[in-house]
Amino acid sequence: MSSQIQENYLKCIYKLCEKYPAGASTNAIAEGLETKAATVTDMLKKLSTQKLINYQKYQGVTLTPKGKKAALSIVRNHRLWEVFLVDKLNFSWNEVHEVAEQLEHVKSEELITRLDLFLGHPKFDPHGDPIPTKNGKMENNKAKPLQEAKAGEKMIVAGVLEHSTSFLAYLNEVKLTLGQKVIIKKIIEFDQSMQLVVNKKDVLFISHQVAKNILVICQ
Amino acid sequence: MSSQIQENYLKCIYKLCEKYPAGASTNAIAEGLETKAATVTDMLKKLSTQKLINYQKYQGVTLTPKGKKAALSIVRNHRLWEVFLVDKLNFSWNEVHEVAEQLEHVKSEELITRLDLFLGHPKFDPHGDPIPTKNGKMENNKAKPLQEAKAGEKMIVAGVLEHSTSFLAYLNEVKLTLGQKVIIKKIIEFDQSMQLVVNKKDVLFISHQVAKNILVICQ
DNA sequence: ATTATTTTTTAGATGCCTCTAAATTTTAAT
DNA sequence: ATTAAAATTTAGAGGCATCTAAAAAATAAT
Repeated sequence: MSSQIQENYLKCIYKLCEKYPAGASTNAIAEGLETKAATVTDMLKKLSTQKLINYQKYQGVTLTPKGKKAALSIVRNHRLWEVFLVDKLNFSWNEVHEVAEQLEHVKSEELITRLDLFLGHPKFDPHGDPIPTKNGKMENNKAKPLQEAKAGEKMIVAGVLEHSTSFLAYLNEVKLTLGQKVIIKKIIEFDQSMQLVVNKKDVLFISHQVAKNILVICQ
Repeated sequence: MSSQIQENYLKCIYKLCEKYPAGASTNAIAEGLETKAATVTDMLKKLSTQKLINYQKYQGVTLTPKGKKAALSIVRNHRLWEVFLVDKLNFSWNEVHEVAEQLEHVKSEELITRLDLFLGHPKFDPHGDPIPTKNGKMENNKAKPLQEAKAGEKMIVAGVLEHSTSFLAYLNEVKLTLGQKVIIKKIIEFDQSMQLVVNKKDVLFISHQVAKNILVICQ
């Protein structure tokens, strides 16, 4: 049984390892959890003792199978609760993260099983991120960053790589929400900014920074 | 900001004060929270410093207005989540307590506001207990213990005074669930046990101990 | 009214998670 | 290959909630 705090460490390490498979660094974990490196070191020792992570002093850490299972379970909880908040309670996708961060730690297998059923076994959360199954399997939505699309292509928004409230609120504003149809009209070579047609009619300019963080699939 | 643990103390004190308005004793709180009296004393000091309780050494404790507000907020959360679990996730009323004990501590006013709306502003939880409003107001369902009913009376089950899983599971079994119609056929003077007709057709004998813990209103 | 019992509180200690400051190791730069 | 810089770990400490054992106060019993 891990504490909420340990679960947050595991989740953080999981996400870092997705990005950097070699392992998560102490500093990166500290930044991710808004704490100090020394605190992280202490915790890594504990998680290591519990065989949840592979930890060698001064090397990065990776999750053991046991740790990965625990992390995926939390990710599953988090994403299912996000679906609940958006689909049932009508929160908008930029308002759900904090609340889901709390709900994800509620311990009850039965609760998650029933919630999953109630929501209709969703495969993706409101940000397009895949929801792991009970056994830790995850669909891969072969989406790519919008920046990689070429002029003329017709795409559909399928996810985001940046989850900050402000970014999501901006996407709401310009209607770049999940499932939205987007046509790439023009790419400005100088700064890689893009001119799009959203929802078949609205013209929109977005920066490279924005395009990098939107995932799309072919229409 | 109270911690989860402090919130549990406040809730426990609130419930004890409902029963014993003079104040909750250290031992009673310790028993309610399954901890030791010494631990309770320590916590009472902290809660007192935060002006959440009225505490004088060796006297019982009562809640200050601030403490009562906090306690009622937790009770509201708990009971709303119970409604969710039963009405939406199809849990049975004897399965929801533990999970609701966890969910009640999730901190988000917006969440509770939206949950309340989603559930249709319920006034009572699945056990017939009234749900406080945001402002701490509670309906009083002038229900009385079944033991006080007289032979021949036609009643409706409106609540329970005992919330243990085993008691609720027993009531499920004999169909003495919320809203059920009950006719008091006979009261055995010797031991105050009762013969009932449940759901207009099923004959049922219950002990005084059971009757004491069921609340009914007139049909 | 004294004594015995129960309840409550204090004293001293532990586990968990956190911190700052200092020491150590690794990595990058010259 | 040395040195400088960055990352990481240790050392020592604090807050929170908990515990056991012992002392103090309140209550009950004679």
